[in-house]
Amino acid sequence: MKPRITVRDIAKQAGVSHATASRVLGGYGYVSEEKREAVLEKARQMGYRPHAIARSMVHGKTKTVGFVVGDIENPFFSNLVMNINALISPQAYTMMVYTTNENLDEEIHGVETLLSKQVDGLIIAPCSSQNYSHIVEAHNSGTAVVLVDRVPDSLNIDSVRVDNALAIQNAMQHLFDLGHRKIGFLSDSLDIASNRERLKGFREAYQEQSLSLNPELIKITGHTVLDGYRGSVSLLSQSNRPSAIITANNFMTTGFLLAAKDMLFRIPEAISLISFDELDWYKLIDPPITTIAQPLKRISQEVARLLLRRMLENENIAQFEDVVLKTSLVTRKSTAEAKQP
Amino acid sequence: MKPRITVRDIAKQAGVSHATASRVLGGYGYVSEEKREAVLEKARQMGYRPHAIARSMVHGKTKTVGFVVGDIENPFFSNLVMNINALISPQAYTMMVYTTNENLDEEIHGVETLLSKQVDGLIIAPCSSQNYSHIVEAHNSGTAVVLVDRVPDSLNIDSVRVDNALAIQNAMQHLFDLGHRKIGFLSDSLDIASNRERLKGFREAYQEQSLSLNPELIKITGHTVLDGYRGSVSLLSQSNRPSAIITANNFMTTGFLLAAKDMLFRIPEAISLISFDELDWYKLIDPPITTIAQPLKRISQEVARLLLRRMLENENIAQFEDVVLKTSLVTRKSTAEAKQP
DNA sequence: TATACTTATGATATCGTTATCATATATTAT
DNA sequence: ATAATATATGATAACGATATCATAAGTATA
Repeated sequence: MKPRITVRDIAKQAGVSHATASRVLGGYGYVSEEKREAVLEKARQMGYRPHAIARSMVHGKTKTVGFVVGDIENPFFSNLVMNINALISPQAYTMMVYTTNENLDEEIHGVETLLSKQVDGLIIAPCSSQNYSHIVEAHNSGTAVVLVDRVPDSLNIDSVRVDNALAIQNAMQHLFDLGHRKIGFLSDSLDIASNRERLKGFREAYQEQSLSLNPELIKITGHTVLDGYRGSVSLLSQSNRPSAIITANNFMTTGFLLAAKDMLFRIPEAISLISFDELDWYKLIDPPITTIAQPLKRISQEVARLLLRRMLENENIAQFEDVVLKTSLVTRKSTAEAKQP
Repeated sequence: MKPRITVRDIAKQAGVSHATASRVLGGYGYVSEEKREAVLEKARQMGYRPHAIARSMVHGKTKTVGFVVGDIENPFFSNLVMNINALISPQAYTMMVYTTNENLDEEIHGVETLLSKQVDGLIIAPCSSQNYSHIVEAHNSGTAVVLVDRVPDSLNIDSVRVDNALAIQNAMQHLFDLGHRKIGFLSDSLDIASNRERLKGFREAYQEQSLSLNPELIKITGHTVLDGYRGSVSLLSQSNRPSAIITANNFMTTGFLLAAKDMLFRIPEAISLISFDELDWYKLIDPPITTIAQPLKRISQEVARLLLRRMLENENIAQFEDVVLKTSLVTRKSTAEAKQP
């Protein structure tokens, strides 16, 4: 509708060269007070809005960071988006969120799209720990890359995560202490690095107790709440069902709770539950859920720190950091003593 | 690290002009099969990645839409982000999410930033129904603008919302039918257009019943769960407290549930509850919550439709649409007959 | 054979900025 | 007074792509 107002338009109206107008608007170089005011006045009058794209062309920075994430509806990730945003926006960065539905092709496409849009930084929670050449490529391109939550092995790239194996081991110890010997594990895809680590902790905890692990106690499913529901139904339908279960994330937890409700399994009487991730409503439901809480604020802080240091500092930082944070077990009422058989 | 590969680099290596190389890469004009292959081969070899910013300079489109939203952690909004994303990404659009913390200054800054980044479209859930000159400006600039959830009056801009007043009236009718006469209303800021409409429905329902409304039954608070908690405590502490309450959104609901739990008010025995917004876990808690469900899929579809028609069609569309959708009342166990006094 | 297309290609302008260069005047130091 | 510096300004060249224009050769039509 309205034609775009450029620096040249303002310069013309103010009777100066566009170089001078640009000096005023950009606040650099020498400009006489008289012309400065003339330009500023015209810019205001004509409703000048700087053209960030054109600026990016010149100095090669877009002041934009991309966030490639499996599912923005997962409160864990929307919390990250919120918190990281709050930490980078004071530095004038805007965030582009690319949702992949936990699908590798979409993730690859997302990274490619964001790189082509010249983001200054890229935060990725990769959906695969096998296929990560696109991530390496992004890193090699000179873009600041930080991995979060899910960190494939042997990838020398800045990353932030929690000690997943230890988190599960602690949860398992809690269950063992309550007398549980048949503990189930409900998780989505093992392509996801954090799930691998969580399962590893699960296995190791069994080994430490010198207990043999029935493979049927491990249920791997899709990533939605509905998948979690189906996995839970299948777990709970077994004749040899577990007396306690650990869910690998909050979607699995919701799925499990829905299934337990439908199948009339009371928690913790019929089955104990520990959930990875901590949500507001976990303390609202009956029983309140025992959870493995991640340090959400800290994770965001570390991601922002690692990202900003590469985006803002001109020298290349050779050394990468793999930040591993501790979780905490919040014991509520969803875990109880195992009934003696 | 790696130097950026440009069309000119490829052209040089392939022994053609950059115009020809651009024709090949852009897939337009006439190019001999021989040179086409040479260029394609070099592009692959050298790892060419198109420079979307430079492209945008030329044809004035960024294939990016901005979403300005109060709080991405609110599941209602993260669902919109997810669904709208799914509908625009097939048309090669990427989304920039700008979170404002329900703060007008941040919203203005967000709109300004996104316009300066030349987004092709802008989705806004404005946090104020008074101060919207930045929205008008965005619209006048020629950018496709769609308002969602919150639509200030007398703004001739495409918008999608639900019939908020009717939604509340239906909920109120349900409570009146159960014998409730003192119904409370818990909401965040009335600057938010949808809250105004919801309160309007609340007031009208009282009038229709020829009941006088005690102003203390209306509690307006901040927008976080904690604010909702505090508002609820204050509501429940009154000697003349309501026998039923309607919460204006899911954050208020969570706050109310936490307060009711802490203050040992049983639902629905001590107080009935109807919540605006429908979440997974509302059917999981005890009691399952009666809710006003919004047609989330439909809202996203309409937003995407309105946005795409303006972004894709070259002719200017003069006529704007204000899409108003219906909600549905999902009755569960959080509402019960009022005790006779 | 002359005329009109179609095919193929490279030069060059353009998008809106910023930044460098060259030049000119004013001011200060010697 | 002369040289050296500070101030002020406009022309011009980038940034990386696309698109137009001009030109030239090949092919088909009359």
